[in-house]
Amino acid sequence: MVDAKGTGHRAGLDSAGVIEAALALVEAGGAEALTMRKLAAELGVATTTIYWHVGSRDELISALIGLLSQRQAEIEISGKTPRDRVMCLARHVWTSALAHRNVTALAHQVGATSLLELPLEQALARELDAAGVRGEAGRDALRAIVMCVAGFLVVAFRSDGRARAMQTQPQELWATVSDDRIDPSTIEALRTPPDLPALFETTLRAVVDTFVPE
Amino acid sequence: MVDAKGTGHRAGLDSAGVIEAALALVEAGGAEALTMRKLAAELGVATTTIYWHVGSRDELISALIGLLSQRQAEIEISGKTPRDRVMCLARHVWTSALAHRNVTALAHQVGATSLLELPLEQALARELDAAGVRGEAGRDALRAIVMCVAGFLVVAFRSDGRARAMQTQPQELWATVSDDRIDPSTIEALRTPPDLPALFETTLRAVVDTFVPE
DNA sequence: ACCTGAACACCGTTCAAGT
DNA sequence: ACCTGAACACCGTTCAAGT
Repeated sequence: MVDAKGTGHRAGLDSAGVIEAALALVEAGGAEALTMRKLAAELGVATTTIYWHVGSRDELISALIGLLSQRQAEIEISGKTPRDRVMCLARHVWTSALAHRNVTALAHQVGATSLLELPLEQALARELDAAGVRGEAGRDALRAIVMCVAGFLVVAFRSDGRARAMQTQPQELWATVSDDRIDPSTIEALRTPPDLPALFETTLRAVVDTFVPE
Repeated sequence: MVDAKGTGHRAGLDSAGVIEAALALVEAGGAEALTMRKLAAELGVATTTIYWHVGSRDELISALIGLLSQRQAEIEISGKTPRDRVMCLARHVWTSALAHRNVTALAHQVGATSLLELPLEQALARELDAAGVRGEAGRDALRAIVMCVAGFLVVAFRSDGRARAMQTQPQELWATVSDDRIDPSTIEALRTPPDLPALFETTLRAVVDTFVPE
């Protein structure tokens, strides 16, 4: 993208640039678009140059997740009671994961979700602290809330993940079910997607109510 | 494993055999061990033979998940009240996912979790029906419970997934955190793993209590 | 119907070599 | 210090060909 290519030296690249480009690649094309070769081509550089800057694909992915993680941490929390603020934060984890679904899915695939969510977990810990929930109770409350959010994300991501041999979405699966021990109205309802945001809200509220007292 | 190899014909293989072998491969070595070439070698057959029987890797994975899914459905549900039976079933989803973590992780990776859990969801729907929770309320209750379980599984699987550049487990991540707006006892607690089964139990109970009345 | 080898278009990664 | 090409050891998949 810059100037003369391939002559042999000086591309003016640094690891930050590589990581940024990798992040852009994933945001645009999903996890499978992040190939060392594609990335190198994008940067107008030999494939092996990438390795010099970031070590390996795994390290690159960790760095990229860390970058997004920092950016996601810049939020302002609203709510009067500590409880409301905890809810607000949990909602933020949810919405920002949806806003960056490709990276979230990637983090999820490689088992680095906690890396992505650490700053948000930290903010959550602060609010829980303000609500008087500390120590082991604080940890348990935090973990329970984060798990709840993670569960909803798994479901939300099912809808877009690669269009696998149909049979992948719950609604389509339930369309093939007939069971006389289940009321027809239930089966009917299971064939349509739930109101995820509303369901998220009431489930989260139940968990928060359990773990953080008034 | 059988007899003369490579001469040219008759291996006595059928798609069921291929799927079974693939399942064994994943159970033993995780998702990354399932390679068309390795599978073929295991079966003493040319790589392309696999394709004749199962079409593609994606179809093979779907079939393998479907197979385990059926096997997981054979359970007996205990509990006196419908609520207890719902709890028992949710616990079963959790424990059987842990018992077959490699396949569960695979299903999770390719977004086929719902395929794996369909029979258990069906059983859950029946118990909810018996508890008088039907129609849209039934669907929402079912989804909320399943999401909750999914969230816990995400966390449980973090612990074993490939040993990525350290920085991957929450406890290790929290070991690097210092924040004077969080009580030291909380940070201390976050550096040790939670009692997952106990936490699962109380969180699940909160969700069930919210969605299925007595 | 069932199975084969050869070949294609990809991967991540290493390494000796250049400037 | 920064960048290169060649090469290695893998992938999934297709296809014409054998019996």
